[in-house]
Order: sequence, then structure tokens, then C-alpha cells
Amino acid sequence: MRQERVEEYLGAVYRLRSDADTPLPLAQLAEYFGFSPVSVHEMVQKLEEGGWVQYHPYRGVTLTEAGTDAALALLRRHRLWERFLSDVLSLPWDEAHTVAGDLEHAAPEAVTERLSAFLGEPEACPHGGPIAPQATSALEQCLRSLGVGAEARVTRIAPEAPDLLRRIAQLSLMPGSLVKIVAQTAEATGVALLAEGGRQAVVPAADARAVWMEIV
Amino acid sequence: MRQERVEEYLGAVYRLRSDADTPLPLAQLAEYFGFSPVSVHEMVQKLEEGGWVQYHPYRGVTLTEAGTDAALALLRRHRLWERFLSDVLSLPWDEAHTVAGDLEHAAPEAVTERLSAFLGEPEACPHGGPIAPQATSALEQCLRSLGVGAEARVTRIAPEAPDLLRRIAQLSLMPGSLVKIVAQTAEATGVALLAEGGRQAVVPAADARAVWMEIV
DNA sequence: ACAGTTTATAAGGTATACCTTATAATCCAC
DNA sequence: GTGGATTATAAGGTATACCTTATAAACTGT
Ligand SMILES: [Mn+2]
Ligand SMILES: [Mn+2]
Ligand SMILES: [Mn+2]
Ligand SMILES: [Mn+2]
Repeated sequence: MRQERVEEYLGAVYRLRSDADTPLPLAQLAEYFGFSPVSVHEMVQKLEEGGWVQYHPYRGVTLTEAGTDAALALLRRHRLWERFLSDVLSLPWDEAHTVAGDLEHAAPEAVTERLSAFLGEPEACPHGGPIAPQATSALEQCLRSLGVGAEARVTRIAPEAPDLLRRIAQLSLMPGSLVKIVAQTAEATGVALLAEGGRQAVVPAADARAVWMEIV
Repeated sequence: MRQERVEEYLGAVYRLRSDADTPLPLAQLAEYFGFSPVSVHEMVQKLEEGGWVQYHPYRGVTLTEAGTDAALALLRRHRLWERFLSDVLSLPWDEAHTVAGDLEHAAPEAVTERLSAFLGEPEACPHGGPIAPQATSALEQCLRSLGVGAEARVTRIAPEAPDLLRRIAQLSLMPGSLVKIVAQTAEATGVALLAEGGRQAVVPAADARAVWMEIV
């Protein structure tokens, strides 16, 4: 197995899983990568042989300790590069995410640590993802799930799909933004309406599911 | 052909060739990579189909214009990352070279330009390699070729082999160092002796061939 | 409890980029 | 101009990581 492939799989498992013990169905991994389920199954078997994941037939994969460590290290590198690209080189945040997706595989531990120090030991990526690997705050709720009248602060955008990031940026909904839900459209197909610092914006339901908030 | 492989070959051709029109023998490429000549031959044929090189049977390869452009762009990225790793993250210069060998493939044009701006548009890598692609100064001579009594300034270390770089660093022979040749040992197996700012050092003949200087 | 869906496994295929062994063509130095 | 070294080419092989098609097994809801 090539190192980069291993990392991509472990990173994906970490990002997509709901919690550490609930196995992630291979179908979800396949869909995430756009690979056939058969290919993902093959790769997962190799990952299990390598001691990175545990495979639970008919249920999915969980990360072993080694797998979790590797995934966390990857995510940390990813987010540090994102900060560098975004803060130091002023790259748009969707491009920062994309480029970091390559750089993340090419920085040994020593470089990562020095990069973190240079950046001032940041705590989150430009999209709100934690850099010091810690549990996601249990207080986070997605924008979609908030009711009319709620006031909340954006903590994070996840998942970090480039086109989604571009739309979110246009609405100025970056982490830190304070927001009040002023209206809500009908059910599944609906959108959420909200006002922020005077301005108003309409967030499509699908996008609202990727915006995570903390009620204030 | 995968982009990274193409880049590695073009970069190697550029670094190893003596001048633009003299073809580089495949044997030298094979030796550089540690690949079999047959494999290199196969790859060179694909590179020719791709329009990156021209192959002159029994003589070697030359870069096409597209190939030269790609090689120069790669070298530029390589050297900018070296400067970043060395200046900003304080990595030892041999490690900077090694890590840059990976990062160089993962930075799109836009990132490269911003990186260069952030670094203050540097003109050379930590080992003296030019960043703005220009002809190497014709005044450069290698340390090995200088006679006793000559006074010169180090301009560059090439090739950038990590262990060579470590030895050179220990002798404090980085680009900029001023040096006077005070003695020279016998022929091929010999070493060159020199004094620098009071200190004295003995440079093995093989290493002296990689230290390029400008007579002052 | 069984039908229908989901998941697993078997079998064979592709492309990339490396390998070895063997033979053929060419070059070069004497 | 020929013989020994270099270089080219042919043929077949490996590993990785993806693919499709087809069949089998297990799960799940009614
Ligand atoms: Mn990646
Ligand atoms: Mn991010
Ligand atoms: Mn490289
Ligand atoms: Mn360099």
C-alpha cells in the first residue's frame, strides 16, 4: 500500500464516521471517494492486514489505535497547511482546502511541529476544524436543526467541499459569524432564512447542514 | 504518465545535462535514479510522445521547450520551498532539500507566486541555486579546480545530495563564505586545504567538486 | 419466514511504472 | 575494418490500485 493511499482512506474514515465505535459502512466510503464498493472492500482488507482498521462484516470499518493516530496526524497537517495557505499566502479558503489536500502528505513530523510554531500554535483551521486533536464540542448543532429565533455563532464548516465553501464564503458565514434565524422554509426541500449583523441571507437546506453552530 | 513522474524526469534531465543542446545519455539518467536503463528508455519514449523531450538514439535526451518550461517551473518551486523550510521553519539545509523534493509537486502556480512574494522574491535557494530561472554565471568554477593561493566566494553547492550537504555545512562552506586555498594534496585521491576567516578545513576531493565558487 | 435489498466474494481486466533476461543494432577505438 | 563496449529493443514479469460482471451470503422489514 502506498502511504498516500493509506492516509486518504484513514482520513476519510475519520471524517465520515459518526463516533469512534460505530463502524462506517463501506458504501459511504465508496460514495465519498467515487470508487466502486468492490474496490473499497479490497482496500479495506489491505488496511486491516496493515493494522490500520478493523473490519466488521456487513457493518463497516472502525479505526484501530494506529489508524486513529495516523488519521489525526494527517488532519493536523491538513489544517496547519490550510492556515498557512489562508493566513500567510491569502489563498481563498476553498483553494486552501484543496491544496492542503496535497501538502498534507508531504510534511514529516518535524516540519509539522515547526509549521505549527510559526503559525502561533493555532487551534482551528480556517473552516473551524480543530488542530489540536480533541473531541468536537458536544454543543455544536448544525444550522439546519436550529429553530426560528435562535441566536448562534458559526464554529465550523464540515464537510469541506470546495464549492460548498465558496457558497458559504459568499454568505459571509465563516467561523465566528454571529447569526439569528429569522425564518425557515418548508421541510426537506426548504431553506433557512437568517439575519447577520443587519444583512440577510438565505441558506439552502443542503448547505445549512454543513454549517455548525454554538448557541449564544 | 503520472504528473509527478514526468516532473522528476524532466527535473533530472535539466539538472544533469551539461548544456541545452548536448543530449543527456540515458545511462546517466538511469544511474541518477537507480533505475534500469531499460526502464528509463521506456519512460523516455513516453516522455517523447508527450512532447516533453526529444530522444536522439545512441546519444540521449534533450528537453523540448515545453519540457524546459516544466523543469524550470519545478526547480523554482523546489527552491522556493527550500527557502521557506530553511528560512522560516529553520530546517537544516539537507532536510530542506529532501522535504522540498516532495512539496515541489504539490503547489499550483498561484501558490508558488504568493510563496515567492511572501519570501521577498528570493534569488537563490539555500544552496545557491537560482530561483528566477537564468543562466548559471559563467564565472563559476568548482573548488576542486582552483589553484593554491586563489581567493574565492562560495556561490553554490551542486548537486544537492543530502549527505554531501551535511558535510559541507559542517565545514561552514555555505554560499557567501569567503575562502582562500592554502594547500592542495596530490591528484585524484587528494583533498584541497583551505583557510576561511581564520579557520582551516580539509575538503575531500569528491566534495570539492560540488562546491562552486566565484573568484574575488 | 421469506422476499428484497444490501453486502461480500470470486474472477478477470486496465494502466502505470518499475523489473530481468536476452538479443540485436550501433558506435568507437585501435 | 573489426571486436568489444554501449545502447536499443523485444518479451515477459511484478506490485499497486482502480475497474466490471457475476454470484453468493447475510441482513431486514413485513
Ligand atoms: Mn490528501
Ligand atoms: Mn479546513
Ligand atoms: Mn520531487
Ligand atoms: Mn537547493
